[in-house]
Amino acid sequence: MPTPETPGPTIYSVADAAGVSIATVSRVLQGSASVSARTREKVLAAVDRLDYMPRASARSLAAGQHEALGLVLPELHGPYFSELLMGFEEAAAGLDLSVVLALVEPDRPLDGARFTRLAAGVDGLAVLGGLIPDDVLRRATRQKPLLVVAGEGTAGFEALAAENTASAEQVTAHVLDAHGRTRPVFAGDPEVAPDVRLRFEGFTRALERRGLPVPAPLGGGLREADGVDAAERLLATGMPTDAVVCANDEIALALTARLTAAGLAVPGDLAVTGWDDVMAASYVRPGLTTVRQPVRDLGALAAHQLHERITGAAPHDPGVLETRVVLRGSCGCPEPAPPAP
Amino acid sequence: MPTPETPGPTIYSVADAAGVSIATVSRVLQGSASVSARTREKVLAAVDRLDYMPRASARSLAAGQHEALGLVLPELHGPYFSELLMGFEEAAAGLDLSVVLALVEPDRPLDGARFTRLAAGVDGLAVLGGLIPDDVLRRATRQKPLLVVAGEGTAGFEALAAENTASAEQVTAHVLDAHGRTRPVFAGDPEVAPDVRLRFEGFTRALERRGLPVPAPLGGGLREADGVDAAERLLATGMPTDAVVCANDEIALALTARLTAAGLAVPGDLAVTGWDDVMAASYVRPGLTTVRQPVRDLGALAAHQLHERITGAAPHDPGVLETRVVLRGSCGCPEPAPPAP
DNA sequence: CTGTTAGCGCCTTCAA
DNA sequence: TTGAAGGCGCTAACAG
Repeated sequence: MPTPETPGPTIYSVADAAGVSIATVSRVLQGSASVSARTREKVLAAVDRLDYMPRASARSLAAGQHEALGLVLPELHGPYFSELLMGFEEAAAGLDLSVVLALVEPDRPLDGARFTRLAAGVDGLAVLGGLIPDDVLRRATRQKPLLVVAGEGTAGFEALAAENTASAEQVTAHVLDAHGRTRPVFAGDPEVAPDVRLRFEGFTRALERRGLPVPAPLGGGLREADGVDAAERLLATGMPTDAVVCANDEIALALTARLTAAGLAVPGDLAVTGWDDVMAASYVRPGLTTVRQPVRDLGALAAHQLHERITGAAPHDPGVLETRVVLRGSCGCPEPAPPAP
Repeated sequence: MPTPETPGPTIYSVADAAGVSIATVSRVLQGSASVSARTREKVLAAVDRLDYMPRASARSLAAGQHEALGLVLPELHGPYFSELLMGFEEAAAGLDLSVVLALVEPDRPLDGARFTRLAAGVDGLAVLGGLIPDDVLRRATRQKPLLVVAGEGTAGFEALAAENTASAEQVTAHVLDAHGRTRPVFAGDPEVAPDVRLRFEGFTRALERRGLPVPAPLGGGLREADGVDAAERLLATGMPTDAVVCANDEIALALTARLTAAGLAVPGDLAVTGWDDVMAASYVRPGLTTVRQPVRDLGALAAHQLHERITGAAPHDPGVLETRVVLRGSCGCPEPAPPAP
């Protein structure tokens, strides 16, 4: 029964046990300088016997580095953020950096205090776009590398994102040109997130290039309930549309379900498209036409970029993270073979 | 352009700027002792002007605590681990603790070094059951509180889990008694995770209590591809079954898709059940009968328990985290109303 | 209410 | 190849 007051072994305990100085212990533990084989053995044995593990805080303080990266994400609903997180963590681990995660939930915004505490414990910080007020970010930027992920390049912040606008224009164009739709509407609120704004821009552009009027976006958040709401708004206004380009799959799926329940046919009466290619997208009938992003790569890239900024290496060009439109039945395309993914 | 060599302000800079001692700065920053209003103002002003943020490592070293919790999870596929993570993070944040996350992927096991580095930077550690060798855990336990989440109570480790066996027995019994199936088979490998083992036990028990023979489990992992494999194994053996109790929803969905493609009817030819109630489970037709766990609560509870172990408070009884069977069409039950979640 | 002064555990010159 | 000693930035007595 280890009492809460068991301090645990320190580098001094190990040095004593091994009959050497703490400097030597330190040296064998990080292979910084050469140590005779025999001394090394002794030290390692002592370490093992005592179950010694160097306090990270002491290391960091002395070394002047936290060896950690911070990541700020919204709720982990759907595969998008999980993928991002996985990519980030994997890359960080590969760089021997640990990751400190902070989640921002609707009812639990990341106040200045929490953000500061996070920033105070890491060497660099990746933040999802649109999650934290610019002035808070600006302040952090002065202390350590800060990267805005999947946000638009707001003035002065390093940013990193997958392509949005062109893909949105592409799906919209597909619905218009390949399936003859003429009155598409966008489901989502361009204000809730930079990503959504860029997607709406692509949507807009496709319409404008064809001389079509651009209807106001349906608005609402990115969750399933918001999709239901959007559908009901559509029904209430008499459905002045024949295609719905949704800001993500959650919305698209819920909206489709609600409209179908109301007796409408997808893609017969209206085409529907989503974004993210969640698992359900390939299982529903009709399959959901959507856009797949290299989210995992995005996360990994974020970690690498941060690391380079921290070590002072020249940040190599991020390149463009391309997305891919996945055509299924919901836009009117023939359903691809079996539902197996 | 902040050079990588900008050390940033320290408590000394702030003390100087405010014309007080570092002790006073420390006091106002953590409200530990009373400070005159005027001095407080001065200090706060200096802090603000300098954008000062206390190095976490220095704080931790002096205070003897990391104010952080570690969490080790496998890949974040499906909603299960994301939910767990969210619950954990939310609770930790509420306790003013940050969370350090380590992911274990198939091709990237958590070797002793990485695990030690993680443990060295936190005050307590929650690890998903079955992810890390017992001896590694055992060693960590000697240094700091360690909690095994969603694993069986392996000898000597504090553990925490949602109910598995009774629910598994319940779904199995439902399929047998309510739908008259007689030759169910279990899809999943009891060896891959403690959870799966307990579910298989429940499955087994339901059969034994009815004097039915217990077929060998189908084996395989927990991903969609494994579900497809299981389906094909079933097809290859001539389908000696009329019900498949799957270890999770991914398997169940993929398996159903594969069997359906082969011309079999669900639930007509065979009933299928899953576990976790992923989003897709409510969207597919027939809806997937599954078991929903309070995963988020599990995560939160883990954080709280760790905190209590750390602060030495008497750990309050975890209680039983109850699960709930969600009946949909795939077992033969009438489909619940509309697909809207 | 405020300042002085030891450490916290480790890394890293600088000598030997 | 090894040891001694001085910080790293902060907290927490202990005096005033």
